Amino acid sequence: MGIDELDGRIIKLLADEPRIGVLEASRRLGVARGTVQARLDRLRANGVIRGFGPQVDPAALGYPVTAFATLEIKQGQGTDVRAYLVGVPEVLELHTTTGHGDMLCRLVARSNADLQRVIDRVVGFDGIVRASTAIVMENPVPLRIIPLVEQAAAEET
Amino acid sequence: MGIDELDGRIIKLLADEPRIGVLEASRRLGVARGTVQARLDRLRANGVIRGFGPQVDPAALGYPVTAFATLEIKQGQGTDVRAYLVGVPEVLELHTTTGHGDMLCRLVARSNADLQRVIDRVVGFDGIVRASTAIVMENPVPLRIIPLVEQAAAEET
DNA sequence: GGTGAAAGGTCATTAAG
DNA sequence: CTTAATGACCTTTCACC
Repeated sequence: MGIDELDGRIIKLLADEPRIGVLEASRRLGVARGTVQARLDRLRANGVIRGFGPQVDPAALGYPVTAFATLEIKQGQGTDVRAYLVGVPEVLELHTTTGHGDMLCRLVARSNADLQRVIDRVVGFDGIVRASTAIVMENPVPLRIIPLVEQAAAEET
Repeated sequence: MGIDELDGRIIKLLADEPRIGVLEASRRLGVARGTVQARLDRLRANGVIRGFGPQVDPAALGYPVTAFATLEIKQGQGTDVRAYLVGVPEVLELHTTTGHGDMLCRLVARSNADLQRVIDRVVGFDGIVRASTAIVMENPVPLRIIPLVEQAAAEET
């Protein structure tokens, strides 16, 4: 189920230079083109690679403020809350969690002032009792996966 | 600085079917091929589209457990903590935040038991006073950007 | 709009588990 | 025996000028 060392190198190469094709990748890796193609097909089939969609930066869209909100939910309202938050564009991500928190969501906003509007819109829903928000100041480690890929590849015998 | 409606449609189309090229995209959108190409170049230049790297699923790599840890940092140890956490592959993301929390990080692990090991490794660092962890149970809204793109595109005149 | 190149597929051969 | 890698060939499609 895991990935081997060659899979890891393919993923790393594609992450570094997404524009290169299968042929160029095979050249750089020193393997046959068909091999790279077969590996990629397998990685997609296994769900390891979900796709190659565009990575959009919310800040460049005009939403430079990011925050994480911990939501406390009324008993039995979880389903309604999810359905509601799906409809809020500024909610980029939503998780249900253990702990008192119940839910954790990632928000973006146009400014700190605008964040208040977003939070009001989130908390305004009936099923949400209260929200505790942490505004992101810096992002020393942006969402990454390569180190984990390397570890997973190395652990495969 | 924002994006217009056509930009939005281009991004949406590429998100839905990343494999299609510029030519096929222009056909579907009913615009000239050069237009799509120019728009894409501009979106990349503006930083709206950061790239087309592979989206890797940690679960498929053997790390199905996700957690968010709020870290409390010793005064003046922030820089050291960042440098340390960068070296931990299971740390997928790290933010410094407002509030008592100081830092928020996203972790993955091979199992709930393995999560303990990861947390120990994180908290084991000297500059970290303590960690409060929320384990993710469900993910009703996986990281998404399209609704925000649509809103940003609609708001542009 | 034309052209060189690459993607994607199939095949037979070879190697390794 | 099964799985994977390889190099060859072919057709369609795209990117670039």
